[in-house]
Amino acid sequence: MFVSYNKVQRAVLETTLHLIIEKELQATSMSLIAKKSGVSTGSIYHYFDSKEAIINELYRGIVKFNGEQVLDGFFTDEPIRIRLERAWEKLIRVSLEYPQGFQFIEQYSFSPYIRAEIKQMSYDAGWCGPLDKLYQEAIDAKVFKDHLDPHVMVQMHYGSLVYVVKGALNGQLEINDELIRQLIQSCWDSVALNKEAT
Amino acid sequence: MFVSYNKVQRAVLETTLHLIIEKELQATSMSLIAKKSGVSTGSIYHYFDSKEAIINELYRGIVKFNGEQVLDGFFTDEPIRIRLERAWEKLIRVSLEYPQGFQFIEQYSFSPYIRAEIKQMSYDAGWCGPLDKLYQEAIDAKVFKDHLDPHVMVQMHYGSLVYVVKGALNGQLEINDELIRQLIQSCWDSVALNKEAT
Amino acid sequence: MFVSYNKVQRAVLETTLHLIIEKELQATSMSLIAKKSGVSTGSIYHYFDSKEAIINELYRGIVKFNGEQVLDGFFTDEPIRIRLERAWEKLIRVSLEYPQGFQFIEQYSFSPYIRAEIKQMSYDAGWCGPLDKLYQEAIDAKVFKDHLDPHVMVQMHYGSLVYVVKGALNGQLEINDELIRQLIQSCWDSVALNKEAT
Amino acid sequence: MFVSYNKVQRAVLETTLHLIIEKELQATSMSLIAKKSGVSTGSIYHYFDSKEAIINELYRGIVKFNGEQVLDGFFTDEPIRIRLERAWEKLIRVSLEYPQGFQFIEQYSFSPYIRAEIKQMSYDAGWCGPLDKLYQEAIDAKVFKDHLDPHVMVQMHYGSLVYVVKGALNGQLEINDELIRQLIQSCWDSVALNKEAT
DNA sequence: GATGAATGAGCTTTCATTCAT
DNA sequence: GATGAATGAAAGCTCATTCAT
Repeated sequence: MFVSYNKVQRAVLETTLHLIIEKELQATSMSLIAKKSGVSTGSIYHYFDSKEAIINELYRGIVKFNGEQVLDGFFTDEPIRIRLERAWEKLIRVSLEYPQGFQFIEQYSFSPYIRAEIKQMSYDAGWCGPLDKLYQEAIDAKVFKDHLDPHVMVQMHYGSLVYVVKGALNGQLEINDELIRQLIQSCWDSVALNKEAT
Repeated sequence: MFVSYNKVQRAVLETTLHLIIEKELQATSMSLIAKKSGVSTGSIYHYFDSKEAIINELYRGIVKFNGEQVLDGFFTDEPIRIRLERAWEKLIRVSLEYPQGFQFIEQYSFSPYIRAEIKQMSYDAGWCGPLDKLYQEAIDAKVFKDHLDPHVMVQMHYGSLVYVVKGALNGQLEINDELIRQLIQSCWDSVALNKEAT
Repeated sequence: MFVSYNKVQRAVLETTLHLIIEKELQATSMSLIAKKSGVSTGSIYHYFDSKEAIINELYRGIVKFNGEQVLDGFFTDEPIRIRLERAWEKLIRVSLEYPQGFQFIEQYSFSPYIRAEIKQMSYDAGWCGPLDKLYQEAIDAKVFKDHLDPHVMVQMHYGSLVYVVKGALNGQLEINDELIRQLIQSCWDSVALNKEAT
Repeated sequence: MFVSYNKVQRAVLETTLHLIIEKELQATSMSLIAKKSGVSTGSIYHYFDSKEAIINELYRGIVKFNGEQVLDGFFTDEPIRIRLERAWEKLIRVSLEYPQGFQFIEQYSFSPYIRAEIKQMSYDAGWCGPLDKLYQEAIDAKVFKDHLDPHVMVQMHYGSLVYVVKGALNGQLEINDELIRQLIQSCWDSVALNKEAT
């Protein structure tokens, strides 16, 4: 994560992410970030305009990273089902592997602290558009129902997976390969025209 | 909302909710709450122990209210499908009708600012347990797949609906009665043993 | 001085004046003002919007006070000479009696830290307009030269007196009643049509 | 101005003067001086010990420059009146031509930020001493009153001219050659033993 | 000699909380 | 019970100065 940043920026972003998840935004003071990251406040302000800028950059960086993970191997000419499964599986795996990034996006995607412009930029560069298109292909190929807008389907499936991941991070349930397979199957079934054998 | 509180408490809780959604927790100062609610800071501290207590009470109050709405008419001996549809529909409607409460819970359910004890209390008193049981009934009745834990199913369905509501509140899509019907149908299809006609 | 302010405001204004004269604006920190005035920083901000507001209020308050002193007993129908002498004498005396106020105005009347609006307001409410009028009367009565604009004369005379006061405050010279008489005589002579006996 | 300094020093002093007049001392940071002067902070500290040193050097440089201008052509054996008129006229002209230097001296001659030693050095090297002497000559020659100390007279006259220049820089009045002539005439009249024809 | 990233003390200001009225 | 002035610790941020390159 944050590979495209320099050493100081990376230290600040990583520290900030840890602190925000651990202690809440308002308890994450600049001096605490400075102390924990080993970067002086002065230097932090050399690389970031403000605390708000750090948080927004954090948001942008995580969405970008997650998007790259999810879309890794997406643009092939394999069958729809393969591509869809791969994307959702990668989403689950990156969420579990980088739970703090996942939590941060979940908590702050609605927050007014993240500027609309950053949200839009992140959305545009994310996996949402490509997946919308794939779902449209599935509808056109009469693989998926045509009653629902493809974007609604994507939101639904994203939501299902996100909430199962949340349950796992909360300790309510455990995720293994078999469950991942079944979750994606359920997503497929929820919008498939003909129920296929698992 | 907040009907079980007195006038001062209600004013404080409602004002705080508006401000947090509009301006972020850290920008919602006690003096701003005092000014906007028309209650002096002294009085606020007479009814609440601290700022943290207000936010936690807000969380508890909203989860309680939402739970009551979702479970209104739930405990009948009507067929599983009817009861399940009713609950999810009510969830969607209360989320759309009280979007600030919805957003608040979404943003703060993961936040360390909400005490674990409040989260647990809210969870126990919410709609989650009853719905888990209903899904178990559906599995036992061989209406739903038995590969998945009922709680996983509930999380999945809750997630799908939540994310469609989020899309609607973001202006990405619009929700009408027909869409609500189809969303719940999709949920059903995702876990049903035999796909039924819509 | 600062009689129209409450106790806290007066303590802050007086302390700030002392500190600015003694240590320079940039070395006069809010925490120092707080410590020396015995008012907490929080309270200071209850009564003043910002540090800049304190300095501007200080400016306004001093100009107002000085103006009142100079114009005390000015609006009579005594002869021009009497009224003019009285005003300039009072100017000298208030400058010597409140040297910090005098120095502050001298240093900050040109400073961009004092808002143009405050400068204008202070100017309008000060002694300048009334003295301009008196000088015009003297010109009309053929007591003063008509080659010079009355406002130019007032500026000249104000400048002479100010710089003698500055010299006195610097320890370069000493001011006594006789000197005051002679200074004002010199002012008179500088613009009088017919030189009178001293 | 600042001809006796090297290129870097001159850039720094000129930039600092502009910034202090435009924005106040406390808003004139070293990094701003560096940016606007095109000299890196490192280099600035190579040529000046500290920020305070820059400001003090600025003071010294301006007073020196102004002194040289005022005393240009002063040490002749022309009549007192000619020499006095020439000096005061040059003072007015240099003040109007280099208004920022003029304002800076006006604002900071009283400031504790300028070290006493620099003030003294500047005073000693300035036009004040020579003019004091000229006024003493005038008194000895029974051209000027002997009631007043020559230094008091110089202060008075300096003050009159300074305040008319201030009025001009403030936009309150306009200075032309005729006015300059009349101002100096008024100065002369204020202390002359026998009023002469203009 | 020149650079500008790095430092951290110290700045102005805010804010949760208290308490005399 | 209600008020809001008072508190002072702590926040975000700046800036004179240093020093490795």
